Amino acid sequence: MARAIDISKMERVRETAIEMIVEQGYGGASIAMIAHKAGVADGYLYRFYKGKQELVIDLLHVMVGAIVDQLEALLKNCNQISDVIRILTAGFFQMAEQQPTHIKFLDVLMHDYNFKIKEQQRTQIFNLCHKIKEIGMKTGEVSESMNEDDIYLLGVVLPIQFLNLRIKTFFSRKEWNLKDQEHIIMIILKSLKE
Amino acid sequence: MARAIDISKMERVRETAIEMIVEQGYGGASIAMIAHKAGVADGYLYRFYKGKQELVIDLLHVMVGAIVDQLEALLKNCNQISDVIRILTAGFFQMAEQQPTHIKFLDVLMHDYNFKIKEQQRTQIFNLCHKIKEIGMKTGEVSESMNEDDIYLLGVVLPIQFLNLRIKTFFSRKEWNLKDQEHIIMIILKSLKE
DNA sequence: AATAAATGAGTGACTATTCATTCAAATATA
DNA sequence: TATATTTGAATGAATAGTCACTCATTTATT
Repeated sequence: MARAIDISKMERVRETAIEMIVEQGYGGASIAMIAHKAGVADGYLYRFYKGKQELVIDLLHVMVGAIVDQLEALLKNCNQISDVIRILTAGFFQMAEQQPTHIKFLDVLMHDYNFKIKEQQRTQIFNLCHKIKEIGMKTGEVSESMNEDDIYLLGVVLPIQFLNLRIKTFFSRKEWNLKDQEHIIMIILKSLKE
Repeated sequence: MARAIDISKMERVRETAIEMIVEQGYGGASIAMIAHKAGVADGYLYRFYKGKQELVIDLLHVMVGAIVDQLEALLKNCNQISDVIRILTAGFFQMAEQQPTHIKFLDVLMHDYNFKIKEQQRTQIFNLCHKIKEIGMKTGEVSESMNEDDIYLLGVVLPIQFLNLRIKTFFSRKEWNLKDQEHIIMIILKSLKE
């Protein structure tokens, strides 16, 4: 055998790509910039991905996949929606604290009209929302009037948007705490019941 | 005097820029593409703006300004928050129907970390949210626990996000109607009271 | 020595921006 | 009214730089 692959290298590229895309946008973050910042040769990326777009799609896929997997596991044995929302929201708040760049990345790419999530992952998310509705209607926690996309809007988009407003310090506040988290959870749960 | 200015020309450029930025993102939409699509020379834009960035900042400024002005007028003589939320939300729904590209543009640039709204406009929005809180607390429509950014999140971000989910057909649904509008308004008003 | 990981100079296409040039229209003169 | 002059709106070729991507070469490891 020859030289072993340095697994830390590509991970450095991936993390740097996330940072640069948040800072400069997809179009603004160039391969050369990313490679240079990650301390890697210009062409290195092409040993693992066909190109820039494939890299970013994969980054998004992995990040969303982690959340979806967690949610699927939660819903396997659960008979109360409030717990699911609580854990999901807490997950976003934790992500914002430990990896703010990642939640920014989600925010940026979710609103880029070039980057649709992979179809298979979208139906997976739809099914999760559907299951939440089913369970919630039994327990009286989710109103019949709530569609799957209302549940997605309230359960996923709303907390991510809240955190990004704070991270951007859109208005004076930059920080957030457990009280904010409880507040958002309460809003979501109350809204779902409506 | 010489040849008269063709006012339709720059308007064509502005509208095309909005379209291209929604389609390709800020970095992806090039001046040459925009000019070509608008049927205008490459360098035409530079007679009116210093560059690409200045154009886009102005586009955003004008679009947000229109909404802010309307809201300010509404709040001048009003003693019920529910009416304000109702009219504001209806405005977003109307925008989505008549100029879907514009609400997409708002969605795209609101989540671009390179494009912050002008400071003066942000404080204007903050003051509006603050006034909504004040009036709402008197009438019992807004809970004390609601900050200005909560009000912005629920009153502005939420309806825009809802409409963009539908426009993108994130889940099967592509259309929306008055019932959806009432539904969103109800969610907002109920949440504010919490 | 054999092998594959990693490099980075090189590619052509595209980028934002500039500015000398063009020419339609408004004005001044006869 | 007819013609010459002036104006500045609009153009698009030119510039210097950056882009994503390729591949012959170098380097490190077994």
